[in-house]
Amino acid sequence: MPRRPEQFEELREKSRKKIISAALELFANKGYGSTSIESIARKAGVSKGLIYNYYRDKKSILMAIYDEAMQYGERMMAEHRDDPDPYHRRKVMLEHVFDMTSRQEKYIKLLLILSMQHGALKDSKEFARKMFKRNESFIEELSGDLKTNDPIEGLLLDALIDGIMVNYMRYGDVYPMEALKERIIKEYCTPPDVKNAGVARKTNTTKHKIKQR
Amino acid sequence: MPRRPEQFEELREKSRKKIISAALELFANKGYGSTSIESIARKAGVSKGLIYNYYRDKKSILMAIYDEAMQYGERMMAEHRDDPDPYHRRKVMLEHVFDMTSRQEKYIKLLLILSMQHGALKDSKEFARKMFKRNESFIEELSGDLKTNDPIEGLLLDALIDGIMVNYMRYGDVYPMEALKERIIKEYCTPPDVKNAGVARKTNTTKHKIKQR
Amino acid sequence: MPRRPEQFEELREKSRKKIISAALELFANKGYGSTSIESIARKAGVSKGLIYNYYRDKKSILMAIYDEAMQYGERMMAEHRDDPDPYHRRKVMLEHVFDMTSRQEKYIKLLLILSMQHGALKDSKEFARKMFKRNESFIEELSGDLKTNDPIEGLLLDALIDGIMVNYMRYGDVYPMEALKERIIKEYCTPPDVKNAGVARKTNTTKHKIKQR
Amino acid sequence: MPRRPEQFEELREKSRKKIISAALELFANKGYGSTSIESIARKAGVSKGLIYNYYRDKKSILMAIYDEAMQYGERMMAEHRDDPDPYHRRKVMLEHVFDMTSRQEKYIKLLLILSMQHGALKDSKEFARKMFKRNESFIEELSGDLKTNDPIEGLLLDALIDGIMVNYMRYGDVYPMEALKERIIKEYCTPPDVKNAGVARKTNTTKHKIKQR
DNA sequence: CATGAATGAGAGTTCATTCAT
DNA sequence: CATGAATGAACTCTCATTCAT
Repeated sequence: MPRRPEQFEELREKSRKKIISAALELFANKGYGSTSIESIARKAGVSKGLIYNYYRDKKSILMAIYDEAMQYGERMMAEHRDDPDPYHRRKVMLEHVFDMTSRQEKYIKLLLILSMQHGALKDSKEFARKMFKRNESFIEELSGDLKTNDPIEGLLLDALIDGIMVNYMRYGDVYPMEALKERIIKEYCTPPDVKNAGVARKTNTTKHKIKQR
Repeated sequence: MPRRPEQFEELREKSRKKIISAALELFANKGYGSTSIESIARKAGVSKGLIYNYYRDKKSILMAIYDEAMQYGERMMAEHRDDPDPYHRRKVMLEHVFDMTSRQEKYIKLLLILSMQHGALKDSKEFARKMFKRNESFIEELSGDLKTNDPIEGLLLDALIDGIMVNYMRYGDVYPMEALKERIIKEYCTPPDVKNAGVARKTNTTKHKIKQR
Repeated sequence: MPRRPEQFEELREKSRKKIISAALELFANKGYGSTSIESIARKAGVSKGLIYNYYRDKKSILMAIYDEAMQYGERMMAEHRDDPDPYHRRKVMLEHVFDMTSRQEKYIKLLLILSMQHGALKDSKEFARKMFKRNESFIEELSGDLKTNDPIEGLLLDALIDGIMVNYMRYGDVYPMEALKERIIKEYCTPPDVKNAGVARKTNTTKHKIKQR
Repeated sequence: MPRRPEQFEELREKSRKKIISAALELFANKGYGSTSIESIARKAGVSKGLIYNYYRDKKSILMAIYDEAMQYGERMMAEHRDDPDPYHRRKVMLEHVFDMTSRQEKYIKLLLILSMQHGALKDSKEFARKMFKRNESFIEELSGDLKTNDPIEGLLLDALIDGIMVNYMRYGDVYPMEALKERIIKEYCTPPDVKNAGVARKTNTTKHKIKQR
């Protein structure tokens, strides 16, 4: 008596998840090239052979992880895209990003590394291009229609996020990411007029209109 | 006609350099596990066998690279340690760091990755500990005896540097690192009293005394 | 609504045929060792599991094919065994053999190959012995009680048939097997007294200018 | 002290020969797909890894064997191409071919099989085309400028040769190839005028009562 | 009876490492 | 000191076979 298609699909989905999850952790922590299929299978609790029922080869596992991460990021950005207040959007996005950094640590770590290693993948050119566009649109989303849109400031904020991620990956929970998050949100998500009501801060940053690229 | 010992030593040094340089590039761009001894030999223009005249095994090459980088960093920090003016020291150190980022791109990239990948190396615990201490003393050097030593601000500056490095590794020379450097130096290397002569900035940063670790 | 036993049997027979037919084609064209159960199932349009309902293992499929072919050959020879005129028997057998060569191309190809590859099968000794006896009795049937029984001539005719089969397997329908068949029948199926009564042998062969390919 | 290039080449050639020779025997007797690299290495007396110093993959070993065989055949045909007497050329070529059949049994067997198995190789179309042309030029060489060039007769002779080869591969030295060779040469390598001058054709064939096995 | 997910032994292939020269 | 042929363990991947449903 054959299983019904849904049953098969269910089984498949469960195995797939186990594999992806195991591979993600190993790729992120030991690197793609230093991770063996054997070790993925062991950690996933499945047989070596089963992995090849789901992914053509080792590279495809990495690609599947990458795709999932991209979809995740896309959903996240779509969620906030319609927020009309750019400072509020920034705030919520930053909160989201820092949350994700600790909750999806493995994905973030893997992507951070891959984004620097052109040549780790065969079709790395295409890969790099996609990463690049993704990041650009993230910055746009983050700083796009602020009243004072200073491109350097946008890049600084972006770099700051990456840097905090890097440090979190290095040091784990002993790194005071929460404190940094709060400081950053205070610093970067207050409209200038509100600040100016207190003390002017913007003044010395806005006059440097350094052209970017 | 036997060579003089110095000539021998010279030759040895040259081969060693070629090997390290080739390995560095490959490790940085493709990852340690995805780099073969064969490919290192090919890129270095030496035979596979020769590599084993200089390094016990593949791991030792990585360690040698790591040691060189550490020594380099140590020399850099020693150079500025005695600067009595903390703001000037910061400025010079930042300049130095950004210079190094482009001139020693491969080293930086490799260290960035390794610093996140606990488990890439066998004795990764020891490795992580050293990296950690190194970074702490870097932050200390960078922000140590500023008049207003805000630990969060120190971490932010440190993260910013890491983040800019990450982005430079991603995008290469199209990334406007110079502009960012200038902005950061302006922002972070001016004593508060000079700034206060203009407008107060410190006020809203010093009240967050978030304890760090 | 339980099926009647005959219906069951019918279904079984149909599946079996599909499997044998798919396996035959693949074994013949790609070789036993280069054919996967998966590919047999795909070509037969059944599931991998089903194959094991009918055949214990991969080898058994080959054996089943072999048995079918042998039975087929046995039937063929039995059909002609009682023909009292050896030249007529020869003629009809040759016609039958050439017909079979094109109609059962796959069987013939597989047997041709297996007959040369001692060691392809586990119990190849036994296999070879059977093939050998089969061929001997074929030759006996073909040339047995001719008036002038020249063993060399018998072997030549046998080799000729094999050779034509080989060439047909190579070149397919562009190979002029029909023309060769006719020539052979004319040449080999005429009693010597009839020939001698007529003309010198060469004459009747040169007038057939059958175009080749 | 590095080896001299000739020394390396010598070593390489020796290993290559061992590998090819082992692979040839196994491919011929068990089939390509049923032969493992492991078994080739064992028979050749080298390590599995070494094989990949010489051949990119398993397929390449087969191709190298094929190329060698083709070159061998080419040399053979070149040797006789300039013989002005077509009957003499035929005779010498046939002698050569039968000699080769026993001395290069493995090559012949492998090629016989491959020539029928389109689909055994990836680029089998190209492969088949080459085989085809080779055979055509062989037939041309064999029967080209006979006085009475009957294409059917050329194909018959060609098929006869293939068929004898097939039978030799099946039965080995018990197969009376020598006797068949002599008969064929007598039959096919005498100019028609010489024959006609003599006696009826049948007579000289029946006196060879060569016992068979 | 029929399915395809799952297994694991073993296949093909790579690669760090050794060593004779 | 320098070479690359050689090794074998470990790797990626395939496949005959099993089995729950």
